[in-house]
Amino acid sequence: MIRILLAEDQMLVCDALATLLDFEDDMTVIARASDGLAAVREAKRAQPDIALLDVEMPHQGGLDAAEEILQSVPDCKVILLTTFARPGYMQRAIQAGAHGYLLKDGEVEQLAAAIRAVMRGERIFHPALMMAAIASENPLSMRERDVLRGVKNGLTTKELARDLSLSEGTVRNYLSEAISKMNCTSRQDAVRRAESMGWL
Amino acid sequence: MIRILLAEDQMLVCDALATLLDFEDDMTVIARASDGLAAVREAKRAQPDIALLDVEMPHQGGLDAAEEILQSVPDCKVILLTTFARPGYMQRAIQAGAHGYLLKDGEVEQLAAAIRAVMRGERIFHPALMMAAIASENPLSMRERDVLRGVKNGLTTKELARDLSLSEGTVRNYLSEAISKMNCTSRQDAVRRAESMGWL
DNA sequence: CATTTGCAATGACATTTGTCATATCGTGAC
DNA sequence: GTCACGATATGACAAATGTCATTGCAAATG
Repeated sequence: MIRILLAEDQMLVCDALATLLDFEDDMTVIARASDGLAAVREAKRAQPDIALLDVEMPHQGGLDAAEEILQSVPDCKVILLTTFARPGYMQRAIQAGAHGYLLKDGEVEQLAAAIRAVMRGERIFHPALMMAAIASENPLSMRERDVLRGVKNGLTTKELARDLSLSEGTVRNYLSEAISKMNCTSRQDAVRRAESMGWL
Repeated sequence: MIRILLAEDQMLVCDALATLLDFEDDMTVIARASDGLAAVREAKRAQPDIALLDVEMPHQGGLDAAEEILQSVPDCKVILLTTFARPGYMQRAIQAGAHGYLLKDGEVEQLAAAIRAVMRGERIFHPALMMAAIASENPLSMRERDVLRGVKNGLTTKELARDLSLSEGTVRNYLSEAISKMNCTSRQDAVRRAESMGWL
């Protein structure tokens, strides 16, 4: 019997998924969590075979929780589940050692099959995202990411210059480079694009 | 037997919810859709008692689909389901004549109970959102919404001025007013805030 | 009828943004 | 050792943004 920890912040979706997984002859949901912190705690307590983690959760997201679970519950295999096809997130998931990364637009049978495959020792990652992740190496330099992060946090060019000990012209130049690399026309658009690619 | 149309773009969530609803003795999911357009089409074809519509769907969202279904399938009662607690969206749902507006962070029993209550003729809206909707009247004028929509669609001040047959100064002034009303410091922030409040 | 208020509309002006040319440094290739 | 390249860093300048003062109009209020 495959023992599953399910982490999903939307109760309705959590209930529904748990019910479906319990339907499978060889699976049972033994623990649930509604955020990353709780997921890590439950993983340690219940020692599940599989941790099925939503990526977008409050307090601590699925990616961070995955990293911690893989560290502290070595026999637990981690599968991430998400709405968004973000190659950068999947890249991070792979680098953290996750065993699977699936999108919610798949069918239940696919989820069950993926869980079984992971139990057999396979790693299941969305093929298209695999290619996208390889194709889309993060083009941003460290400083470009620094300034984009500042913009994301609502800082002005002046404030960024102060925080990073740079001149305003330098900050503007990094932002301009980042805007160009993201194929955008404003710093806010560049932030969103970088985030959606998982580069920030 | 309550006949339900379920519209949800994530297949996994759709499958899971349909299974749970089919579990109820008095309910059956007779049709499914993965976007607003398909939801309207399926509502016309299958004539369900209840249309359960996710708000965030591609092509046409649940709110727009709700309006159309209420127009063209008068015996069908519409319940909207969403992740985001946006008073403005619920306001629109009420104004369109929807019979319910629920959040996905509720439990399955609550959903089933809401469906039964709506069948009995009740209207089920999230109490806290009701208060928030009343408290947060949309402060934006028509023109302010016009210019914010333009910004959301990526238009520059010049392009907006042309599209709306206004001068650039006028467009900037409306944007400035909107930014101020949203308590923001940039037009992009104002767009996001207005959207998150359901005012756009 | 006069006044007030909110909306629609405009342009002047200060500030911010984004582009561009430029310089320095470290690293890798030849 | 020289050269090319990418990253880091800077300031000048044109364009865009946001604020502000202002005007006109319609509707509501006294």
